Amino acid sequence: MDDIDRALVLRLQQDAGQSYAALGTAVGLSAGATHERVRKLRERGVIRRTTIDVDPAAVGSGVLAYVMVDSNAWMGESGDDFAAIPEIQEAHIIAGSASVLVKVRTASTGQLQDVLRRLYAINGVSGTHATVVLETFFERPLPL
Amino acid sequence: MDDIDRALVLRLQQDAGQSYAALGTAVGLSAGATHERVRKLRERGVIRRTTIDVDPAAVGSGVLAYVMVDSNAWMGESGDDFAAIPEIQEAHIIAGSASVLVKVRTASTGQLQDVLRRLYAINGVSGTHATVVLETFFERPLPL
DNA sequence: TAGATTGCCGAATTATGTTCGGTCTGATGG
DNA sequence: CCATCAGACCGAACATAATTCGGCAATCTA
Repeated sequence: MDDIDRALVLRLQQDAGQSYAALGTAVGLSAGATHERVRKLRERGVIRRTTIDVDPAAVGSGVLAYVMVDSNAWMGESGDDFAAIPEIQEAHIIAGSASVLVKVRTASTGQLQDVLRRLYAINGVSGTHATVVLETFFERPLPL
Repeated sequence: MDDIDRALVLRLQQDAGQSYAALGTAVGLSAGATHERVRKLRERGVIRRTTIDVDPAAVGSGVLAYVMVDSNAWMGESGDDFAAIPEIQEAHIIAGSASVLVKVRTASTGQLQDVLRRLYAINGVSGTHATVVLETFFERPLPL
């Protein structure tokens, strides 16, 4: 994980579609060497996968909300319960007064309410506190 | 935006590196037609870009926290101020008691504290409430 | 219904991914 | 101090895939 690797990751975050030749030129390597570097970054798990960034509103997920989930039991083994709700994009165990924080995307506030209902159905969940996003300033890749 | 487009977006989210031939076979189209569909999805902004999914811990961002930012002024024009802090991965204006919610990734809790200090320096910011993530259950693409 | 438009197929062409032999460099250890 | 080894790179060859384009069929439009 040297400077060249970091530069490769940075550039691939910005555009994973460019050629190894272009990528190599940018960091001062041949296409072959670049290919090998990127292969190893994948192998080591630094790069998990290549994907596309989709406009949520364009695919029927125009409403974004964060939900703090309170519980009266240990939630450490409940990951699958949260994963079973497709509208949940992220779920984390947190320190602080709540136990779990989830990021939810739905088409409407009505569907958001339905997600809350399904959250309450999870074993141990005793309450929720939803925060609706009015406007997103930005969502961007990791710094390097 | 028909069923085929949705299938394409879904599959590209899972693996943006596969060939148009493979993608086309999966949805019942030729490589050429698939190429054209995907090109239009980009043109329309449904697909914003192709990128890589990076392991945060592998690039020095092992600490994740969400910070509720309180303010005593209208924050609607402060997007750039938040964007100027590179550790902030997301920033949203929210409904509720706080004004802004930001997602922060740092290498250590010490650096997290430094981000909080820089948040206080933003005009109008009157307080912060940080929630540290202990364990991430999952982070995944949008449902379709 | 004629004309225009759109979406698709399949093949030709161009560009890129991928592999490999050979070279160089720095580290190892005798 | 020198021989050996491992790792990384280059450049070229080969294999695949991206991209373009003519032609056809289905669907609108006037």
